Amino acid sequence: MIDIKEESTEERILIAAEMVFMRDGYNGSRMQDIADKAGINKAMLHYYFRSKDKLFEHIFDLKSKLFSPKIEGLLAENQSFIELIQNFIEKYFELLIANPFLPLFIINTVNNPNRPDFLEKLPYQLNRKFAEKYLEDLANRKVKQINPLQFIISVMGMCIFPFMAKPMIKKAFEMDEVQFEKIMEARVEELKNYVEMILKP
Amino acid sequence: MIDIKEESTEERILIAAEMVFMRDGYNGSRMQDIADKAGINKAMLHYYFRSKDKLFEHIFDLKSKLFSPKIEGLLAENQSFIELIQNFIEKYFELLIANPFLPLFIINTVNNPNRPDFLEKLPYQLNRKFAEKYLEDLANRKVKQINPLQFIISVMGMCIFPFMAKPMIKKAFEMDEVQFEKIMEARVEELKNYVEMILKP
DNA sequence: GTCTATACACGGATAGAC
DNA sequence: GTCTATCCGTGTATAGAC
Repeated sequence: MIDIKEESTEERILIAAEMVFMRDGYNGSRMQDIADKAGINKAMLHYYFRSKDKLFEHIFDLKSKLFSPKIEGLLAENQSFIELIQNFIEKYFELLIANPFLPLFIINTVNNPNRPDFLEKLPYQLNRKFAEKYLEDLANRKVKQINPLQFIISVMGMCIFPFMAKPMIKKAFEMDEVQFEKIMEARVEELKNYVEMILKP
Repeated sequence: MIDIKEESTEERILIAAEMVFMRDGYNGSRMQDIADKAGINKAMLHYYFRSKDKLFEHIFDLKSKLFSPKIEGLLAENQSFIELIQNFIEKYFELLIANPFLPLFIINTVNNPNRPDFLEKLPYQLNRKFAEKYLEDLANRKVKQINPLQFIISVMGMCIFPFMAKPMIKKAFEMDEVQFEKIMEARVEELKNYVEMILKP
């Protein structure tokens, strides 16, 4: 845990805002709550970020950029589609374990009809690259014939879903926090196996 | 579209509340908005349902019960684990296509730290039945050895995720509403194929 | 930059007439 | 049962002193 007292005021605000917005969403968050966690008062929040909207947008921008660097490296390496997806799963899980609320945060923000512009801010290049690489490997008979779009959606869903449905999964299978984390760590290898079973000719 | 004017006041309220709560979530919903959609005033909402909390709970109970009847029938029939999962996917997609906001609604409600009791209201029996059936078929070598818990989470994720991530998926693959719906319809068969590829020995 | 005090709008809830 | 009017807490935002 970072000691929030060590940072500058602006950084403390950002750390606190991130915690609150991620957990409670835009509508559920209170400026007072953010101020308390940052160890300052509400007026300071407005001094640094003008409004709740602007502060939220700042956090969203920061968090939505998390995807890119982790993933970029993947495409540089020259690897097969199967390896590409498997490496993607590995990197993606690192990101998700470090930011378990990120998927719900992004999805809720983007589903909010009042803020359609937020949808534009997300990185989408990867999907196209995946599809291109798949077609290349298909031509060389290195993968089975499937629908790449459906496959990519499936991989994303298998990665992201358990982090969003965590309370239900824990309840359904009577797990505590530690057991759940164990399952999530083991999940990487399990999903990599699924990928092979689905794709290998 | 149902003509909301034909129903009784209480039913009109429920229909309106469902629309608003499902779309905007608890925190994002306004009693005024519900009243407008129901064609009455705010006072009537409180006359029939005392408070926003109680009205919301009513809607949540109604919607969370949608799962059960569709799914119950599945287990009655005597079928293999693979067939069971494939039929589950079919029924589940019918439910999701008819109620596309349901997953996000349930997940957000259950993730709300203020209302831990809502978690108790969901039906969980199915997961256990799935696991039992899997072990039975494994003993008879009708399925490959995998982790049934991970597998069930994966199936759920592949089904539910695209409905939650719809705006991003449409954006990423440059689809309009009609194309998206086509993809979702085709998805049932695709997922049933994945199930075979993963499970068949 | 940081604080206290306060303005002001919004939303849930209730009182009371019909 | 249904309405209008109103109360009152809460939350964002600002004014102004230090």
